[in-house]
Amino acid sequence: MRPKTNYEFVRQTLRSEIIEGVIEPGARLVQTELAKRLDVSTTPVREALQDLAREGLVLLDPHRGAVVRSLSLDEVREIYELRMVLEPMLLRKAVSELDGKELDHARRLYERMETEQDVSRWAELNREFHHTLFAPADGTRLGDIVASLRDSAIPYVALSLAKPDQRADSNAEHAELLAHLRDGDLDAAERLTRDHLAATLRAIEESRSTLS
Amino acid sequence: MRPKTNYEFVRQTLRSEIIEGVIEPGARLVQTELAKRLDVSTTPVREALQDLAREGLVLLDPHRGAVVRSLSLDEVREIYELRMVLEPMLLRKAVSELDGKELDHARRLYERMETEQDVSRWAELNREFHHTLFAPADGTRLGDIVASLRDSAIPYVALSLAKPDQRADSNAEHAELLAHLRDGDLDAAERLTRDHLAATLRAIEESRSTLS
DNA sequence: GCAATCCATACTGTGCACTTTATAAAGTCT
DNA sequence: AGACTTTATAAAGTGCACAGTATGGATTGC
Repeated sequence: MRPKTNYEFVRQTLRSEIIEGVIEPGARLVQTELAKRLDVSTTPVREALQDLAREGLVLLDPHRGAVVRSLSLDEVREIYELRMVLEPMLLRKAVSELDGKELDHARRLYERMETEQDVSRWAELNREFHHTLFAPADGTRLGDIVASLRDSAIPYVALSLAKPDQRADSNAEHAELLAHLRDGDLDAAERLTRDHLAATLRAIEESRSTLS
Repeated sequence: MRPKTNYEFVRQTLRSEIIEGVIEPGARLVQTELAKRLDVSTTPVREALQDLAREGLVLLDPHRGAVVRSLSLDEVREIYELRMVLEPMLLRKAVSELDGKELDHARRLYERMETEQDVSRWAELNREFHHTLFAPADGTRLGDIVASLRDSAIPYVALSLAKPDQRADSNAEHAELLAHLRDGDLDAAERLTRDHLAATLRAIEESRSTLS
């Protein structure tokens, strides 16, 4: 199903292509090329790029064009530092309004993740898993900020997910998180969230230092 | 001095008009009207509106148009709750890279605020004062988030500033903050920042409940 | 070797046509 | 007759083709 405006269609398309790594960090985004490929005019493309720029996924210089933003390790660290502060807050806010249906959905996602072998499919499930838990806070400032931070970092998380045991660790933590939520133990859930993020950051740092 | 692109010009113009209250919360923003008034075509206006929408200053429904976002008390509370967490972090980050020149500038701003009687001029100085202290963190995620949160709330802070003693309190707190920074007492500065925000929020809550 | 100029590329802005939405009037059903 | 649905119309947002313009690199001349 296609969104009701073209610029929204372009935005969503580019967004997921960047997040999934189809378009790599550093790649140039030429308006006319994208317009031709997506079969729209340049105007909606331009508007989508500006939107992505404000979100931090893309770097946009006036009269010079757009490139997919590539993050330094320091920037990734900043994102995780922020998430470690904000996600526990968000969790507390969202969980109180979370009903059983959404928790069930999260549980099903978790079960699928346990058996999923394909990395990119696992990552997509992971994204949906977290989104589901935070769904009640969707329109809020905090919800938007966290979602945007998480998306910005996804291409870099991918690096650390290459190792299967990293995914296994994540799965275990997800199970634990669901258990805490079921028991209503918010403090433990908050702590786990922070630890989960810290562990992910460490994994990214390691995979980074062995590469570049 | 006019920015090098038209859409940036429109963005800055509308932004300051909204923040200063020239355009009131709830007001409709019609593309063609704005375009005629600012003597540009509708395209740059549209792009500016989308930018402001993503920033949270404006509400934009596809095919229906834009209105200046008006915040409920709950939303103002959320903004302050976030600022109370993030600004101390930002302070710590920015201050370590703050050189004497910027601190001097902040001090001069503070001195002007002490004698300034006009409310809107005082508010503008206040904005510049805080911006100066956080300037080193300008390009960072955290810096952008805090700046955007602060701007969103400005029209509502204005309510509480009507009372002169509220401004006097703020002036005193600014002096104290500068003293802490000079002494390098970051812990005290952080605490003060939080208290300052809490006090402002309380003032807003009071002025709100007596009005609506 | 350096600087000014030229040129290709791609972004920005305009005017217009198209589409959607909301309002109001006319028609239909019970 | 009243309420609901349908249809016309006006207002405003969206998208497109094309013209205008800024940027970076190549070329020319000194």
